[in-house]
Amino acid sequence: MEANYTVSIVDKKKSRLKRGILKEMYRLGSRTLAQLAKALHASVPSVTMLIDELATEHWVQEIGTGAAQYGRKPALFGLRPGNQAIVVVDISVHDVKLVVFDLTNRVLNRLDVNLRLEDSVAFLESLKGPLEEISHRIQEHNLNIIGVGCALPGLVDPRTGINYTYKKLNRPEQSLQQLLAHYFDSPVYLINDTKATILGEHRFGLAKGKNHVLSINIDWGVGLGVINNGEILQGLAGFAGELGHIQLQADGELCSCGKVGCLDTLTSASSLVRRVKAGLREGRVSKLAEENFEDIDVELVIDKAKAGDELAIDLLNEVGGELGKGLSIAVHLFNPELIIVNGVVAKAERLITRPIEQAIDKYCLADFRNKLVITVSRLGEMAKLYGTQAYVVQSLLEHEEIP
Amino acid sequence: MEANYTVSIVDKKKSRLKRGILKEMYRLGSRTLAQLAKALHASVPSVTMLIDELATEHWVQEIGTGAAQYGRKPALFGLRPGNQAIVVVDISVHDVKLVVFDLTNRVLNRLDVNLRLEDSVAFLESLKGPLEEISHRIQEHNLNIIGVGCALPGLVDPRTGINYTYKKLNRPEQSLQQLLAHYFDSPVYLINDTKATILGEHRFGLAKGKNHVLSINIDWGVGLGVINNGEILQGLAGFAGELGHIQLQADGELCSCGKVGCLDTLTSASSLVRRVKAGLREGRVSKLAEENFEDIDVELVIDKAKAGDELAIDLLNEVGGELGKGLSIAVHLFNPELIIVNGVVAKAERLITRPIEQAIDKYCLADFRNKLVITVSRLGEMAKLYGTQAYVVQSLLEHEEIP
DNA sequence: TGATATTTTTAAAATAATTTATTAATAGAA
DNA sequence: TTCTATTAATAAATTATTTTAAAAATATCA
Repeated sequence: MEANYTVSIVDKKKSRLKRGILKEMYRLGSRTLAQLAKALHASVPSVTMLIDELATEHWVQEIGTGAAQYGRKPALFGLRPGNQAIVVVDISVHDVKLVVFDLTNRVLNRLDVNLRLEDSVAFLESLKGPLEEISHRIQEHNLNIIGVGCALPGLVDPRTGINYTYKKLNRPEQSLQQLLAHYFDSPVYLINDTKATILGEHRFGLAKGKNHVLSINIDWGVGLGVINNGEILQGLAGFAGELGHIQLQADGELCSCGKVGCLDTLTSASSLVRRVKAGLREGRVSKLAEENFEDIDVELVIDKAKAGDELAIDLLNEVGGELGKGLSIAVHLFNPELIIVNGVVAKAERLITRPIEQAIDKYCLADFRNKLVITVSRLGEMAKLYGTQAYVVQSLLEHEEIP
Repeated sequence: MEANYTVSIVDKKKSRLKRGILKEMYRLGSRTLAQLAKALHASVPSVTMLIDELATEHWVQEIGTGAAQYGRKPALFGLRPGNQAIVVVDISVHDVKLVVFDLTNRVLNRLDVNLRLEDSVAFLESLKGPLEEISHRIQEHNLNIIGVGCALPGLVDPRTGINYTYKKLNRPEQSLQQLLAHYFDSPVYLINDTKATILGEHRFGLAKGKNHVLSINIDWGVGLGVINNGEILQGLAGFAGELGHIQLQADGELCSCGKVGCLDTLTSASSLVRRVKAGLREGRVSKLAEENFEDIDVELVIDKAKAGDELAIDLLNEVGGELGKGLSIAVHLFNPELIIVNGVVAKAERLITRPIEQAIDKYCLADFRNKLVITVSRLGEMAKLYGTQAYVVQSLLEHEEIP
């Protein structure tokens, strides 16, 4: 064994317990000393001492007193708002969002940028202005950044930060990860956008407390997020959950990935619009025929469907049916208790979930669908932001030492 | 907080540490005090004391001395062979095996029974004789049974022990689980056979040390086992990994599950035999034509294929191709680093793995197959037995208190 | 309104664990 | 062979943590 400990066992244990307290509070909000003691397998006096230390270090504070059916009411402790902050960078093919959160999910600052993700060095260059701006604001408000998270599409390896889909973001001279580390001088964590979304749903949305959940994101493509045993399914290199490129039609359309008949080509938001336009060209009756052909987009199609337009409803049915067929494979493989639908198409609500349900009824064995619930996200676009932040907090508390 | 602890915190910690030591030894074999101290985040004197206690309780013993490049050689401690025993009951559609293991994977006793699983009360009745026999042997050899594991096909909920496929095994008056508990007077754990197999591969086979692995069992049907992050993927009710009943052909054959075009109908061992017989009826040239038509089974087909028979090779190619197509979906969803092929068809070795590889190359995105290895199991039928035992040991050390 | 039962919190005592120091064992060098 | 450097195991000293006990707080009941 080593001649001398660089960090003593006692110190390590203390650090683990402290991080355990912070984890509990981040996940469950305000906690009593007794609750923490039970969760951490420690005694109340020990926890009291640790809480005192965390309080003097400005991590936690007393929030108030909790309920008790009898006897003395316990003091509640929770994370101190506004003190430690996380920068969340949400990069999508539509735009970029820069959001500063504290550990209680409060938005301390936010900057939305009209910048489309492309696989180019120019994109990274365009990002510098907004990064400059938000880091300026951070200085101005004297915020203490402890970590940075970035959600983005593509095959992202969370261990290395390499994006295998958008390869230009990995240049060794200046990668996206390095860029973010430079501006915020903090640990940077990259995560695939769909995985961030389901993590958000699991920690703060409809999936809270559920251990086996799927989340499907219908946008430009189709993204699947999986919660297994309460944790994101990543696979070896973070690629797990790639449902968009499984083949559903052997003689189908050519996909951007180079293969044929991928789910993506059949059920994405863009596929829905394409179907609508094709239907109109064929002369099908629809209120959408009154619109300027070029202006027809997903939102419009969904609006008309909600207003009762037959063509729009039919095509949502079609898309939902195909999607449900693909999802039923995922149901057989993951045996979830809940499926959450998100992305632009989620706004169609029951008009999209119902055909999905029907397809799952058709293609899944009964035991798999008996207790299965399908629902539309309530967090919407916030799920991804919360999830990215949760991922950073989780990673920090897992791997890094806190001061 | 509770007025008085029924079990003190100190005792709980001690129990956790002791179980931690046993876990380490079960997984990694003999260990030094320093290794254990590091793994358990405890000091060497503490571990020394715990090891002393476990030794007097007959759980562990000194095995010998380990290597050291310099200095004093460390003492090695390991699980004491022959003392604690696990009963493994392996139920398949072919036969039933009853095996008694100690914690070092030594077979202390074994009884193979020619008994076919069917969904009937009669099956449970037929099981009583062999159970009587093996429990008699256990008494005779004075073995100390600490747990029972049972691997069997079907949708098995490990939390409740209910088998949703073979429903007659769940009768509340006398379920399979109750029967086993009665004969061995120990905790009983049921697990799906394919999940047991991959657990065996992960703990003691080619998947050891790999965190993301698929195992495919080609037998009567096709079973998929998944290791994610080093643990079996179970899903909500233990049904996860059901690859056999995803639809590959919309206009395919009717499956036993009531659906159409399931993978099971295309790629199982029985499907291979059916294809061979159909080929022979069509008059295709093959050494197999010399055989008695009724005697043609999987083993024979594989033997002939290995001897170069064209028909057999072609059809193995066909089956492997279909299987690879189905597996490529699983590869996209789980992003594994290794796929292990097991079951009767695995004996065909490269004749089955090669077409699988080809299909995966065709249907998977490059990033998913770059580091992916496909191989045939080396443990063979032992994987399932080891895995079942590992599942029992793991469950006992996780949930139960040890004396 | 006061007493009682219940629960939380703090303080003191008892116990348990780590740390430091010492002794034991071993490979390689002189 | 003896010495030295290195690692392991044990013993003693020190520090942490739990346990027990006592005090503080509060809802219910008489």
